[in-house]
Amino acid sequence: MPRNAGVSSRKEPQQARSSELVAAVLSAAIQVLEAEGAQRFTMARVAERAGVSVGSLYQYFPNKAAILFRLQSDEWHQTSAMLRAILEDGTMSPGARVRALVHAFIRSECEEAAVRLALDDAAPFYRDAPEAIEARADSTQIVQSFLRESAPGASDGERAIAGDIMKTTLSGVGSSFSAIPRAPDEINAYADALADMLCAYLERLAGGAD
Amino acid sequence: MPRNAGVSSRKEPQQARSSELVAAVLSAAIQVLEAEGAQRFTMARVAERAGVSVGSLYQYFPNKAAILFRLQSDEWHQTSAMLRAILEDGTMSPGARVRALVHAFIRSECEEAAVRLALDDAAPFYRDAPEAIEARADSTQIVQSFLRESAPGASDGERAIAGDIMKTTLSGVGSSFSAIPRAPDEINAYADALADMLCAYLERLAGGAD
DNA sequence: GTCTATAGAGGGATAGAC
DNA sequence: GTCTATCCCTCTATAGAC
Repeated sequence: MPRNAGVSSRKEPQQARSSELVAAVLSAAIQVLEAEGAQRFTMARVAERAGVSVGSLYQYFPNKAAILFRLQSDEWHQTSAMLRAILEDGTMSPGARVRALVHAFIRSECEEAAVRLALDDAAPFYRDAPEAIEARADSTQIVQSFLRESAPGASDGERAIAGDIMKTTLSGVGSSFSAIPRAPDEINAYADALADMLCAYLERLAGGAD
Repeated sequence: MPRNAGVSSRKEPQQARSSELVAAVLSAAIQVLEAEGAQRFTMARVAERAGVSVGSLYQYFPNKAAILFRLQSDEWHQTSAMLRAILEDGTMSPGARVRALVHAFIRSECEEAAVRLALDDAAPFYRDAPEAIEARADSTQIVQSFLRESAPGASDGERAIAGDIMKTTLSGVGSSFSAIPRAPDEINAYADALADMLCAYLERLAGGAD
């Protein structure tokens, strides 16, 4: 990576043909990550799977990190959407929402375990990019707004830390748990236990700090 | 890494001279990880810092992964010792032990943040080695024995999952939190909140499932 | 035992033809 | 816009001198 060109995509796919090509590249990239792992994720392999040449790849992504960042960024957006959909669902109690979220999240981590693990391994490539640092504020807002509703007695500072801990726990425990293949029953039992922990914390936060 | 030689050290340092050399290499390796990160951790750089030649390195470590694994293995042993010392301290209540452990762990993670982060990044190199897989059973035993004492009403299965979640949470949240520099006050506040969560879970486990 | 020198392989990125 | 060919660099590991 001789030049430091950032990790943003070179262009937004505004024309049909470009859009197809970018989609093909991203799909190929996922396949390479799944099949070969982060270590062996190379531009040549992605190009081969996508059925295009290396040169074409560089027309749409300035470097390898840009592809990896794009994949991770897409994952983050999906996760944020899930977070929002569940945590803003007023028909369930806060505890039930947390439980539903944990189950959905853990399940989805296990479904795409290989790609997630490889993306984690590849994190050093894109982690330092400003785009990546900026990209996390979304989920923070959603969680804070949930906590303002479900733990109104806590102070802003307490909620900031608690939200961060809950997010980090979910993400860290999810990654670790999905690192080895799991049976459906195992997934359910584990998600239930994790939800127990987060709910117990939420109740303490809501009840004990007023 | 053409040959697959495992990640064990080539020989135990039984003679004074060898022992010094191995120590110098490990110390140099830590410095390289700290200063350059996992990406730029190479045998040449380690050799240069240690003041020996590359050839000598390969006399004591069969490959790069062996050095990284050795560093991680040392960390694990230190952490296990801390875990054991605190969780087996009968003079404190279970909750107080958990709180003390969380504080000690988070503080130590922050102190060596750069090395830990780099070692995490390097995990793909040694993660699959049988030595590494085997090396985690230690802490599991310690935590299980703590939970048998503090949550005797729970079933073995519940305790197995709960212990795993508590360990994984501590480790995952610790890594993530220490990824950016932290002020002492911030560390204390965060560790307290994390201990709140784990204690709330422990209480639910001990009290609610009899 | 320790060194120097290098083989050998891989991969990021680009130049220039078409 | 896309391709092929290749430059150039880095790195692991080893061979062989001393």
